[in-house]
Amino acid sequence: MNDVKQQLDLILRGAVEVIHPIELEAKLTRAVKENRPLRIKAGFDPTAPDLHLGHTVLIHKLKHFQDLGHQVLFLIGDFTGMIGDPTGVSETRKALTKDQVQENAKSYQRQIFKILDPEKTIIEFNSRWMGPMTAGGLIELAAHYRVARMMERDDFQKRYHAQKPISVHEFLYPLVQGYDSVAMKADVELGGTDQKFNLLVGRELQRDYGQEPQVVITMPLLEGTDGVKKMSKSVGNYIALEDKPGDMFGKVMSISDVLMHRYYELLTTEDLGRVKALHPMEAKQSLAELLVGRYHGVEAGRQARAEFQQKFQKQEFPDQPDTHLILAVHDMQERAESGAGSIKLIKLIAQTGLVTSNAEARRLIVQGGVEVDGEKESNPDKLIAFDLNQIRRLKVGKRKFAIAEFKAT
RNA sequence: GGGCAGGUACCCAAGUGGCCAAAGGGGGCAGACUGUAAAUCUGCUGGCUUAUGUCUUCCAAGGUUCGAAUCCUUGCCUGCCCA
Repeated sequence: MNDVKQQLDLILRGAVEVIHPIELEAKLTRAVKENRPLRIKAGFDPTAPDLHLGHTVLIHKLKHFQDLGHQVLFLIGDFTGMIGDPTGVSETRKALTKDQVQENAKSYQRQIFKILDPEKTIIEFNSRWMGPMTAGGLIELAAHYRVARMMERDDFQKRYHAQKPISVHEFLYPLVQGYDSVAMKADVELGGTDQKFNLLVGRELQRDYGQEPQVVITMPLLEGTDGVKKMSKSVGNYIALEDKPGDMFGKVMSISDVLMHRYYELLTTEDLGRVKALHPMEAKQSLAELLVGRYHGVEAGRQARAEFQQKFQKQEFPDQPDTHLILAVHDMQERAESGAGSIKLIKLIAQTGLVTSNAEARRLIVQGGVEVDGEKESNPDKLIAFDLNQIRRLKVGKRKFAIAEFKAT
């Protein structure tokens, strides 16, 4: 295990706040002396099946601890997931069913090991201790905390004053999360800055239960692709770890330059001064390649970059279009003796499945968002002729491509 | 338990008998401009064989009416006040 000073350097990088640094140092010192790794906890709500880049800020911090030889406890909040974290939301979250939670938890496990070492990670579910807890136990737990303290929370207070609903069970969320720290005997808990309240409840409960309180480390929240709101599944401004390489690359490229630097800061260890010196577009492509490479392999990252350049910078048709549509004889509105046929453009576009309705196809065409073999075509009723076995290349909107092929069977 | 105010499209929100597929804003999509950016400007934003046509929408179910998002009844949901 490295010496304490070195450890602190890595641990503090990117962190917003440590409560309290002195305690952290003491714990680290003791860990080195007794050769006993610290227990590092971070919890995740299995509210949706996809982990996104926002989560990786924390997971990378876990990885740092792991690299330093500490024990990582990855907590999947399957029990709390049924409550729904009230943090930062302006209304009550929908509770998940048991099945949904299980399903999501599985996919979480698959994804985190793209970053963490499975050999050195303990995965826990808080249903393990919360499930068997009796109503009596829950009442006892609830007795450890005050309503006024609960209402100090910004989000509860806001909702209260805005006359929005707050359900009683939402008070249980911080309590249960705090109790998880007791059950897991956590030495350190990581969380986003928005988790500060919940993390601190853990400290107080541990103290109440006769344990040494955990050190709390908060990490910044990563803004989503819109550059304003925090990256979140419910807002939809996220880049998922399991996004396809091309999608991931494209999403990264669509962020603003300002946001790009933020991503560099929080998601990589690149030297920020060096990045600023690059042409923004170069820098952004490098970032995108790096991230795709991390989650899909280096080669996939390279490919995504090449494809992106082909598709958008050189405006060429991609090797791998989104759809390969096979047209049959009965798809054709008109047929010639020769076997050739023709189909209305609107029908053709609708058939690619890249739009949700004929009306959307029509809109897109009229607004000039459709190209046939590289030519913009804005008349939805135009008949597009196909010879037998002819292939036509369609561009549908900004970033969707399809190949249509006429095959008589 | 009582009183009051609400529930409108992805979100916020206007509309209180026909001119309502429903104002406005946000979001989304597209076009122009660019570095596929961002910002900005413009257009579109329920479905259907695009039709001054038709079908399904304004919490739910019934009802009144030639006609209901709008009126009535019941139910469900939310907030506030009183107890």
